Order: sequence, then C-alpha cells, then structure tokens
Amino acid sequence: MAAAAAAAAVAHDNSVCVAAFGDHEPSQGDDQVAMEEVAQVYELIKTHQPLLLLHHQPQQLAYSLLTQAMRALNVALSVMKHLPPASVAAVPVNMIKAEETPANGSATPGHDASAADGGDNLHAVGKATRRSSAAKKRRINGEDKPSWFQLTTVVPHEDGYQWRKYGEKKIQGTHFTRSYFRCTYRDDKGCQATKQIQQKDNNDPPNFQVTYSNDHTCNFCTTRIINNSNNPALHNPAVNPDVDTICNKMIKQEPQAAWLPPPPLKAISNDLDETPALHVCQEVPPCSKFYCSDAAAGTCSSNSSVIAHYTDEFDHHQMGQQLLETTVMEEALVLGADLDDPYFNDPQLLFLYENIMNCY
DNA sequence: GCGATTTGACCCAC
DNA sequence: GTGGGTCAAATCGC
Repeated sequence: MAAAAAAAAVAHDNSVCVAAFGDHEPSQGDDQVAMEEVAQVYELIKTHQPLLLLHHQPQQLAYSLLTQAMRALNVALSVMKHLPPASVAAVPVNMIKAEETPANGSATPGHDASAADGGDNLHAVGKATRRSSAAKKRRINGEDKPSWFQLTTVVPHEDGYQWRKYGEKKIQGTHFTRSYFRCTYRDDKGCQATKQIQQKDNNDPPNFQVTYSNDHTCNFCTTRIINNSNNPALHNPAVNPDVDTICNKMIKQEPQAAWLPPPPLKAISNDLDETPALHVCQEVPPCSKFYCSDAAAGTCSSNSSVIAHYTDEFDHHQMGQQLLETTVMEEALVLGADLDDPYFNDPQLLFLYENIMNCY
C-alpha cells in the first residue's frame, strides 16, 4: 500500500514539475485546472502521509518520496499563484520561480550539453570552437532551462544534495561573490542540476539566494534515505544495479547526510530505525526546529531520525499539539503566510515542511 | 594519488 | 564593451 501510494505520489510529482516549470505558459483557465489538480494531489499525499509513517519497513522510502512530492507541489502552487517576490522574500525558506523576479535578471546556465564535453572539444578543435552551437542556445530569446530560487538563512551548502563547486564570480552590484555548483554526478550520470549561491547580506545569520536549475536526474542524490532503508529490494542489483555502487561512493567520499539533526540527545528510537548507516551524518544544517518541541523539557527523546521524530510526534504530540500549532501559525503569520493557502491551513504540515526544507 | 576547490581566462548574450 | 556562466590548470586537502 505504502509503495503504491508513494509511486502515485511520484507520478503526480513529475507531472506537477512539468506543469510548474515547463515552457508552457498557462492561461487563466489552465491555472484554475492546474490549481485544482495540484490541490487534489496535495490532499491525497496529505492523507496518506500519516498512514505511511505508521508502517515500519516502507516508511523511509515513502517518506522520501512524499517529501519530494510535497516540496514540488508547494513550489508549483507558489508559481501558479504568481506570488510577488516581496510577499515571499520575508519567508526564511521559500521556493520561487526564478524567471519571475528581477533578482534573477540574468539567465541561468542552459542545459549545456556542450559543457560536459566542452573540455575535450577544446583540446581537439581549439579555442575558436570551444563552445558548440548548443552553448549559444543558452540565453537566446530569454530561453532558458527551468530554474527557481530559494531564499534562506540556512547554510545553503547543506541542502541534502551532493554538489561540486565549479566557479565563483564577483557579481556587479553585490558585495558578495556568487558560487556555482553542479551535481556531483554530472559526469557519472549526466545529471544537469546546478545551483548558484549568492549571499545577499551580512545579517546574522546571513541571507542567501540559492538558485537551482534543472532537476536532479541522477536519483542518487536523494537516495541517502533509500540507502539507509532496510528494504532489501532497494539494494538488489537486479532491481537497481547502480544504487549500491553510487551510494557507497557517496558514503566514502561525502559522508555527510545533511538532513539529520545533530546527536546531542539520545540517538535513535531503535524500534523504529535500526539502520546504523543513518549515523554517517557528520555535518548538519542548523535545523534546530527538528528537535521535538518536548525535548527541551526532557519529556521526549525523539531527535535523531526524521522518521522517529515524526512517528514520535504521532505518539505523544497530541498533548502538545495545540501549543505547537499555535506557535507555528503565529510564526507563519509573522512570515507573511497567506492563510487562505490550504498549505498554511495545516500548521503541522507547515511545521513539517519547514523542517524538511531547513535540513535539506 | 585522487578528488575537490580555487581562480584567471574564455566565451556568449546583451 | 560588459557582465555573467563556464572551463580547466593549479592548488589544496585527505
């Protein structure tokens, strides 16, 4: 049941991404239909998520898939509602279609197939033909690869994906350099995902604009949860021949699992998660919200596992839920949330979403 | 030794 | 001509 629901979620997720970031410019009618469709998917996922979390074995996979789907849906909703940048800029973590803002006036790099083999061409043909015609397409007529950006105070280097820095540039009009990253698995899997990190100010903590371009197609950047799953099928080379190889490489080379909170408290609820691989985490983002709200009072030991955290929440959060909802709702209001948005009508999901985003 | 990062140069769109 | 994205040699770090 869980796998089927998760698969359905992913199927919806993919279509939503296309709708949100494709070239098609939706009409007002399209907007309405899309909104209804996305809202329907959202409700479906929202309904299934608590059920999935109550299952022990498939929950990590399901959680991973649902999380991605929910993130995409939230982005899609934001895009389709054409939220003005000013209304979302105050939100610590939010995803906005990049083309809609002057802050991203310059185009992000195109789906630059020539870039991957550009070096070889350079040596073979010479500098005059260094960039192929594909590179020229990069910004013609404003045509660009899908991109969106995230405004965040969270250390943007720890978003859960594996990135390799390939450049840094001083940008005119800013006091900070812009860093350029591409997916670590670009060469291995041809994943074209890139991101740019632009520090916006010197606040404490500083604000960053993280511009993402192209979705990850490697599938391995997000297998950190799957890799830790007890589900043997996920490690069956006959089913997924690349998973073990790539994930072992991930652990060997880049052992951080950025989505896990730090371990000052009790480790993991053993009855929920017996996967030692979860502890490969070495670096974590400042996602303090990930701790159970009862941990400080010593009445809750859930902390180290996302799954354990949320499952524990289902177990004992009822008594503290009202307080939690009040806090999150107040915070959402302060952050300028649109309370007509169904997403913000569910404070627990808002809380969950923010924590996920903070830790990815 | 190998992979990641740094940094100046190159290239293209505007 | 300029700004910004990318390349790739040099360098760094494990």
